[in-house]
Amino acid sequence: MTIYDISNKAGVSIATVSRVLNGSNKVRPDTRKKVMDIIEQYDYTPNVFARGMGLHSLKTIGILCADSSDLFLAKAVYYIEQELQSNGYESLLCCTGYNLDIKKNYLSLIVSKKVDAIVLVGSNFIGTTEEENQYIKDVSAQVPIMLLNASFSHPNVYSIYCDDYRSMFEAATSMLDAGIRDILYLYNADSYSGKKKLKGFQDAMQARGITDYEKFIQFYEGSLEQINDIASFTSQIAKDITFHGIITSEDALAIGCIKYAQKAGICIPDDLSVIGYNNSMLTTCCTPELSSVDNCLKSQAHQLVQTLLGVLDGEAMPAKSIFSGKLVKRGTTRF
Amino acid sequence: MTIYDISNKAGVSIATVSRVLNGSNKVRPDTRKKVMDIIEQYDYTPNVFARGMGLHSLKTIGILCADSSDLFLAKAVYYIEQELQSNGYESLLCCTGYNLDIKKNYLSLIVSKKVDAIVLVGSNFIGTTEEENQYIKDVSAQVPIMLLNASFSHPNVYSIYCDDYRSMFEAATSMLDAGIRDILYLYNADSYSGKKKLKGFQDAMQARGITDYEKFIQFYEGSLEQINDIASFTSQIAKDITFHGIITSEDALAIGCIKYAQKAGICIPDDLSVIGYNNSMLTTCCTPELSSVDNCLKSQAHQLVQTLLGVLDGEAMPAKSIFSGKLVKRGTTRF
DNA sequence: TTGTATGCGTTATCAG
DNA sequence: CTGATAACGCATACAA
Repeated sequence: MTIYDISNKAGVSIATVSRVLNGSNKVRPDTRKKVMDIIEQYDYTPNVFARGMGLHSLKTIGILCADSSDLFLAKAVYYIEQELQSNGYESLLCCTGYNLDIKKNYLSLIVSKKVDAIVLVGSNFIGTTEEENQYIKDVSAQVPIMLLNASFSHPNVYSIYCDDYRSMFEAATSMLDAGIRDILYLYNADSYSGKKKLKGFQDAMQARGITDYEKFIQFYEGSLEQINDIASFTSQIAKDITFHGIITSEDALAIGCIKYAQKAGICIPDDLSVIGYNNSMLTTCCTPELSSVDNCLKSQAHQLVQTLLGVLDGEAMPAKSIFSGKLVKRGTTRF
Repeated sequence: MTIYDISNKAGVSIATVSRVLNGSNKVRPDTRKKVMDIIEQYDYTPNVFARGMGLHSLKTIGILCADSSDLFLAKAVYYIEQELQSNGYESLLCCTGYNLDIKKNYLSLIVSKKVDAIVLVGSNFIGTTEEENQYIKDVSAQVPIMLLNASFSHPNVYSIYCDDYRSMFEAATSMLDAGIRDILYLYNADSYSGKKKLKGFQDAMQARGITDYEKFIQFYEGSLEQINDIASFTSQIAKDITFHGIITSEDALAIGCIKYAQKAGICIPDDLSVIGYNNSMLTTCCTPELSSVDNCLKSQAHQLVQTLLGVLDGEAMPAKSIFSGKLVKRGTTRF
């Protein structure tokens, strides 16, 4: 079934069929109906490739994320895909992994698919140096780039993120104000947002006059799915330093810490307070339940798609949309 | 940059450029090099639409899943996407939700995008009646359909799944053999695999001569992310019936049960044994750790992609690939 | 309001 | 081995 077949059967020209298809109002109602009936009858769908060739667009958005099975990223992808879907866009998903070169490859690959825009989910797409981020600049010359949970200043790049620095600063401050001054900071990524969180923690410590906090900052290398490995790791740290508070950059890390405490017979929150990050479903899986920073992912996703739709419509949209996270207090903290 | 520009600069015809592009061996090496140099130099990429028009394919696989933020589905999508990626295929992802009509719509939509095949992730795409599954038959006439964790017999439909019936039968049997005869069965989906698991439980009970098990079978309607709701739900059930074992169709449900037990002061595994399903990361998030049935998702995903590649290559491939799940014993069981 | 003709960038089928 | 040229299915400027 092609547009020619339809036009034959309906006794009109292909131009008229095309007009009906594209909702042009310059078609007489009865002609429209005649054509529509044939289209329905034969269940005709225009060929996307031919259509794309004329329009240079397929109403498809490329979504890149490092690992769609990561709890946080998966949810982000889900929200974004849903919103795009309900606005008539489809999603081309690529899971890139965390290697920069591979990410670059996937990006150019997805651009060659003529997507209308690209969404980079998660802050691990943004590096520290100009050179590392050059690939984003290059691509932004061709299509708009949307950043979820990351920030990068460049024309045609739009950032939607949570102020992780401030959120972490406040979380740490509230723990400090509760009288806990020996706080272990556990993190697992040097991504854009990972750095922001860390800085927030450090500045909070300094602001409260604590100077020897560097030894309390520990990097965990393993998989976030291996809770027991995280627990062992924490247990190792506990041999060297004493702490009565833990703040982590991810909920899963905090879960590992809780597990460590349980094994070591340390009582939470009496002897140890724990704060996670992301406010994921993991927070309610453990006992006591985990206090965690909510970075309002759903709102971010919504804002991202709205901004994107605006951009594609040629409207002027904010280059940055910044949300404020907030600490959700549960059983692992007393304050 | 088009194929014409390249052919001009290289001093050959577009046919030759096309041959170089598509790796035809009927090109003299020096001609090939000459063309390749120009292509590299101008960083030329063929237009996908035009290419699709000729090839009727874009090496793209459509992936449908109800909810990519579901722990199990997200991991499945991840594995599949990765394997496809490394075999030169891209993935068009659609999250459909659980409504049948909406699923049908998305399916026909994604077919119209000329994908080379369609992967339906999760058993919720298969209904009970012939009529419910008609939409799958219709589509299978156009492209191969791959089912992950579900089974459906029809030409051009390939099923890869775990024998959930048997796995659940064995899990229940091992609990029964440990002397626990009052077992609560908690489930949350009437999907294809949901039914299989349930049947496995029922048959195990009957095989051990237990007759009044129906009242022990309970359906939970809410979200799997609301662990506390699950706990409350379990707590309500406990008012009516007494049980010393729990088996659930999903790890998250089991986590909710553990939470209930902790609140009620019931000791696991001494007074209550719990077995979950999926062997997800949640199993190690709780204390004691959750015994769970591993349905070898990763192997399923691998097999699915291998089968798909074979099918696309025109090879004869098995219509069904069935894996055996097995119980991974952890702290919530004594046996 | 409708029809005609052309372009879009490839691939594939022929000759040469 | 290489080059011309015809599809491919649609959108659209232009003509009627």
